[in-house]
Amino acid sequence: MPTTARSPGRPEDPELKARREEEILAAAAKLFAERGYADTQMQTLADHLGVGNGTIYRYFPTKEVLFLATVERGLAELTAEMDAIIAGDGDPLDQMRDAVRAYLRFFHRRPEMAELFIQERAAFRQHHRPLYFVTKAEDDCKHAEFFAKLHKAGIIRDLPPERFFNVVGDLLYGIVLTNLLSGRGVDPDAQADDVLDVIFLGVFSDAARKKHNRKRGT
Amino acid sequence: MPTTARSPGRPEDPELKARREEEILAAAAKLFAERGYADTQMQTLADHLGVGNGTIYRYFPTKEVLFLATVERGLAELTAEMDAIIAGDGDPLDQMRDAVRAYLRFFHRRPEMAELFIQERAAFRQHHRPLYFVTKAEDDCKHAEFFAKLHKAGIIRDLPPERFFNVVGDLLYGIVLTNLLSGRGVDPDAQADDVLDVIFLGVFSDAARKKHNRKRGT
Amino acid sequence: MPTTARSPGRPEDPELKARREEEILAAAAKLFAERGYADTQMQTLADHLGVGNGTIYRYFPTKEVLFLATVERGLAELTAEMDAIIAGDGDPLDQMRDAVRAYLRFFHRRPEMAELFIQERAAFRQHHRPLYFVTKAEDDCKHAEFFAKLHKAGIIRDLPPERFFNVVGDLLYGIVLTNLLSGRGVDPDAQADDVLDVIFLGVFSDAARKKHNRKRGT
Amino acid sequence: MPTTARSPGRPEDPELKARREEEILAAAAKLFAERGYADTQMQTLADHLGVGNGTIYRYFPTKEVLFLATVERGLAELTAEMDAIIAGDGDPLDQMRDAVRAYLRFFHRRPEMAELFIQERAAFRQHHRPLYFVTKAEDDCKHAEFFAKLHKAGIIRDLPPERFFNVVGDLLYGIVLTNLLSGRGVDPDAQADDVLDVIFLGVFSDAARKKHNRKRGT
DNA sequence: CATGAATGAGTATTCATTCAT
DNA sequence: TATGAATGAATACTCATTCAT
Repeated sequence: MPTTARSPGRPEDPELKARREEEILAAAAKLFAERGYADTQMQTLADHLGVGNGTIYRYFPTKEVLFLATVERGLAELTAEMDAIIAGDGDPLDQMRDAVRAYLRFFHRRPEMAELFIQERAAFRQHHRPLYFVTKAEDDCKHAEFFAKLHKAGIIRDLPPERFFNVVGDLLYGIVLTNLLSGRGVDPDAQADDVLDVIFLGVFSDAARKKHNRKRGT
Repeated sequence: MPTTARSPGRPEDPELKARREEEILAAAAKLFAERGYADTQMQTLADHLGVGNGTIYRYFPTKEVLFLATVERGLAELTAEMDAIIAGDGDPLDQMRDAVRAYLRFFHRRPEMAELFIQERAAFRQHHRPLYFVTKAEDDCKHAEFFAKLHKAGIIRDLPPERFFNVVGDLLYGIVLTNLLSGRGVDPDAQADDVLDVIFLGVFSDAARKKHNRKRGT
Repeated sequence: MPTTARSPGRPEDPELKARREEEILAAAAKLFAERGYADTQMQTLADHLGVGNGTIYRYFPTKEVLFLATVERGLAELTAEMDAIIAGDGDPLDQMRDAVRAYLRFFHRRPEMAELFIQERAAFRQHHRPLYFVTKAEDDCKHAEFFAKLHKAGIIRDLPPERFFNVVGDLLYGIVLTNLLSGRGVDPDAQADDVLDVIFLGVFSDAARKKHNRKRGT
Repeated sequence: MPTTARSPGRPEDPELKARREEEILAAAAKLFAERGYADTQMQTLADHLGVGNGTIYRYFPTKEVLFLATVERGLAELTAEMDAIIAGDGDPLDQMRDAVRAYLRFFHRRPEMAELFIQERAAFRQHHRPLYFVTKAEDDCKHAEFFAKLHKAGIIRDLPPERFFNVVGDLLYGIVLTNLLSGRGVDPDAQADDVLDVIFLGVFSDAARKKHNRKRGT
């Protein structure tokens, strides 16, 4: 009999607890994204969930904590998806295209996430969790390895890895936010292709490129 | 009764009024950027200005209006600077470099502006005024002209103008926000050069470029 | 079906119930005294008892009822101790000294009781159960008898019984509360002796006493 | 023209401010005493005052602060009255009678003060401001002087000053609280006389006194 | 015109109590 | 019978805005 000393009564059911937590996070993410952090009331959230407001507080001690959990949850998902791609060992060029696509697809699939990130920054100016690339690119050696792979394969010309990651990261970041802010409802894969076209080849014509190289060479 | 209805009595001084308005906007921008929209109180602003809170309401009817005017003012400044460059008729390549530099310099000089744009989006989800590029690129014919000029000069390869402006715009947007969020305190001109290097030349090595073109050509 | 309606099946165990009730009252008294009525939560009490909060409600229907029972229990104890002394039939002077000592010892031994009485008054302004003396002195004939005994024995001078009981009662009450409020950690027996010294003999010097009597006599 | 640099608009009027503060304190004292600290809502107080609830917060930052100010105000009044009597230099015996009367009259005149002191103790267990005597008797040299005066005048027999002040202080304290708790609506002067009768002369009969002294003398 | 005292709507959070298990 | 998850009424406090001076 594995039952602990004290207990009859409602069983603890940790699974239910986890499910509830998920439900709350999902509903909260939706509302926070729709109305913004300040304009979302705990009571409204409770109403949407069909529970008493006190119930929410059984799972999250504070509106702030709930909101941040909401962001964290989204970010964890994004990070997992991205890392899975970076970690794979196919053709590095394909990998890169896949990564860009995955990133844009993620925010296309969950447009509220970009909104949440903005809300987070606005409401909690200090501890911002950036959207994957920013810190990742700087302190994660996975990125260094990935760059090395690209470079070794002769795909990428000589240029400082940070420049590469900064440009790619900032560009993707900018795209996601611009998509959000402008309401651009584009196809993420097409957008990925456009981006990669410019990133890979640049915008110079052959003539401009030659002229540029000549000047440099001098 | 010395108070005449006509002029001399009291000049109404519209200049003073404008100066006051400016002072308020400047102080407001600073505070809103420092603490966020929700955490900035009208009273605090009045204290910083050394006036009564009622006075602010003589110039701006609402906190909301004041805040939006603050954003508007910053955006107008940015737009003016950028348009001046685009409008000029020097070497288009130089113009482009200058434009990128101007953009990055602007936000380097006034880091609070990026913050204000985020605050605006967070607090007023509907009517967001994007940061110059986004709409500009789409509905402004100045941009079309500029692109035509670049293209005619043989500088830029064949590619849809929107793709060009989207990529450049999103990238700059992303850079500005990333600079803000990550606290990256970089030199704007160096950053401009890095960006242009990638945008102009792309990241492919010559080999990758040839292989890519061959595949395409097929 | 082994569960019979009659006895043996499950003894109902009224003793266990009483024991539980006692445990709850004891823990409740401690907590209420330590933190005050308003700052003591039913959940906290349950935690201290190692039971679910619902269990407490099986024994006491309300926080209020529980709290009042807590006070009642303490008061019953005090009353029993005091009555035992008053009821005895030794030397009335010794009895009186014993009574004073018993009173002070009680609150020395259970300092939380004084706290509970204060909490009771603060939270339930209407139905206050005073600390033994107050009502006792007025409506209990035991006190009248006791006074008669003291008086008949020639120990006490002519003075209205109420004055006697009021002064003694109020003084003891004041001592107990002052001990509590000031944190005076005195020996109850010594304190009893000090009190009785003044109560019995007064503070006048012989000269003052004579002068006083002469004036009165006139 | 003594007006300061900035200012037209509503004049500061510090007198009005003080009057308002007084009004709030008076109304608050009444309500807190009538219903207890926990059961008095700021909104109710505002309603009684005929002002918006926000107004109260312009004068007192917290319910707690307001309440404590309420107690402080009463205590200051009592202290002033008592000190005035102790400080005088008439017949020490008269002074003592006056002091006892003043104390009892104070609480007769302002019965809510005793209630407030109880509420304070119940709600803020740590920093209790005792009702005049308790600390006074211990750390104030005015009391020592006063005792010396009584003693030198030959009025009081040899007994430790603390015993004297403790008994008198505790007794008065007990009387005040008992009056409150029991609803005893007695005449304060008569009560003072009763108390002093016992305090001065004690309760022993002459016979008991002699017997007591003889025993002691042995 | 400028002021700042007054206002009161709006909201996160607590905790006694209920009741399904 | 014991449990503890769920509930939701209740309340201190904030701050944009108004308007008498």
